[in-house]
Amino acid sequence: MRIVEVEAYRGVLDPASHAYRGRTARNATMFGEPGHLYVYFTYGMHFCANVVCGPSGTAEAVLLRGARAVAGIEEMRAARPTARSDDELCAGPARLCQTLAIGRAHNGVDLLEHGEIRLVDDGAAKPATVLSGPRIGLSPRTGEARAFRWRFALPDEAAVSRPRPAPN
DNA sequence: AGAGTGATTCTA
DNA sequence: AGAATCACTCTG
Repeated sequence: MRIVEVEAYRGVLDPASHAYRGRTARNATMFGEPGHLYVYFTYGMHFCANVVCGPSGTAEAVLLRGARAVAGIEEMRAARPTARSDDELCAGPARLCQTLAIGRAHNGVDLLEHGEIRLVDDGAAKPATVLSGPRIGLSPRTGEARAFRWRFALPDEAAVSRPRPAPN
């Protein structure tokens, strides 16, 4: 997969972050080492996955919202048979987890180790432009956090969830 | 626009 | 304990 859309969550400083009210059993991996995967279950049926980013204790993370399928399409379609197109396979945080079969068992795994899921640099050139916009699904109680444009996506990628963020 | 679904967290 | 909330997706 090539990651094409993410959202940033700034730990205890960010009212929209799971970590805002401090460490709990659920968000414990956010407070741990960077490079690990934080997986949570929501709305009674969906998993979403984040890459922990900041130094241990800061609970900063990036939510994986969209990815382009570059290999293993057969397996992915089997994991998510309702997808109408390859672009739709991972266009959305819960779709991405379903397609990649990410679940509870993957919470806390080290993405820099040679495991089932790995995070690698594909060597692609830095994009000339990046789309940005407000994060999705924030409730009124997150207040001023909605003003920050911490949702980012690559232009010209179909596997970006809707609504697409705008160019800067 | 609304339903579905259940873990987690807040309030008392 | 009970209630509210929820970083979503699909259907109509």
